[in-house]
Amino acid sequence: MPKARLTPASVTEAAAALVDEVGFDNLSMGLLAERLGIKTPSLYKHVASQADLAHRIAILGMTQAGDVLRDAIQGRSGSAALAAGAQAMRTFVREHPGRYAASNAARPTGPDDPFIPASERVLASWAAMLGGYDLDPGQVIHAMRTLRSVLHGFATLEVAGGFQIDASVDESFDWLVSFIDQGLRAGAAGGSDLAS
Amino acid sequence: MPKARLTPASVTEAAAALVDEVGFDNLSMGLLAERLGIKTPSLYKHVASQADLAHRIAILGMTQAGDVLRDAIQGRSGSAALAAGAQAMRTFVREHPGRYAASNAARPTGPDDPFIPASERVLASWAAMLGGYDLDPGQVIHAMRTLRSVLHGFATLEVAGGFQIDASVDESFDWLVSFIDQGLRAGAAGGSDLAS
DNA sequence: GCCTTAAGCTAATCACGTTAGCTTTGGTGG
DNA sequence: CCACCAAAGCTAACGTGATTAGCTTAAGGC
Repeated sequence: MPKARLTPASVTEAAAALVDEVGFDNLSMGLLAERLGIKTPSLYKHVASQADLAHRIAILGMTQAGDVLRDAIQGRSGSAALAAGAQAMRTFVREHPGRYAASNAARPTGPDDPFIPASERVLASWAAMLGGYDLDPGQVIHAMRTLRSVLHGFATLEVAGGFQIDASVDESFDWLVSFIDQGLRAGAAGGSDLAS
Repeated sequence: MPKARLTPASVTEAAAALVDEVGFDNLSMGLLAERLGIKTPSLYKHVASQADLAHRIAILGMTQAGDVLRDAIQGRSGSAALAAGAQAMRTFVREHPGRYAASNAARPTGPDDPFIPASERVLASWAAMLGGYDLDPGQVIHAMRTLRSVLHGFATLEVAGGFQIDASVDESFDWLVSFIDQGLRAGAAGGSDLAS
């Protein structure tokens, strides 16, 4: 058999780098093929379709996000872990907007989709981080969803250019993280009267 | 001139209803034309291009979101305004995921793009709502960004099916709103030591 | 040094957005 | 009441991008 210059993995890597540059919705088979020095149809020897390629990028991105997050939280706890984890995620999204977008757009294709464990690893890191706060067990799931929502929302809005430029986005992010930290340290939403 | 069965506005309405059903990225000129009982090229008598159509949907969506938000906050203040506004936005996104997605994807095309005032109306409502809390003036912008981030993130994740089903999403949303409310009432992130 | 098999290529197809140019139609001025 | 004309619709055609079919080639195992 001919030398395997390209593999599904290396094609996915190149595609991930590409979408980080040009944006996830600007991914095209022609552009990727050009990058790899081959013709468009040849890509189909390595990936089944553009949808397949997008899904592979999503898995790669989610896996890398998990790595980055784990490394950031490693050896820290409580406020420090939150701050480090949040910063790490924001950095990851800014450096890899394309694969992050791919990860968000992806849906598991089946029960044994590797995307599922990759996502779970991310969630597990967040859960471990929240363990450093003294939360009521029943509140952990809500805290986790709230945390994901803020970070995901902030990152998305920032990458999309949704914030005006007249005030520092970095400062806002620090403020946000601090806001969440204080809320979590306060034992979270114990006695509110807002529930409908 | 022939009776104007269709107008740019009515076509946009139909397109908005369509994307709410099939998803923003599944919008196609053919599908919309079929809905309207005309052939695809005829659409170009009313909108300039698919990009133009998407932008009109975005303006419509942002305008409607502004209306909904204003109505919800009307006559309330502080915690009640926050709760009502947040619920209203979540409901809007759930009922109109397509036009919400369009609004997020849209970028102003110029200084006199009607999308700009529509967005500003939304921001103004949030700002008015935050006025009910006793925040340091310099913190309002950060609080606003944080608020937008959580709500946007939550709505996005929910619509995308990002939450597992084994815990009530409604409950999580109430918890989230309550969490934010308490943080804002506490005077927000005054003395944290997390800033990098 | 053959022979299989994978990797790449060219040619062709399909779907969709878009443009060009023709046809119809209905409101309006005479 | 009628001719007119601009808007609204249609068919035909084009361009691009994804995908498939089938051919060609080259490298690794025997």
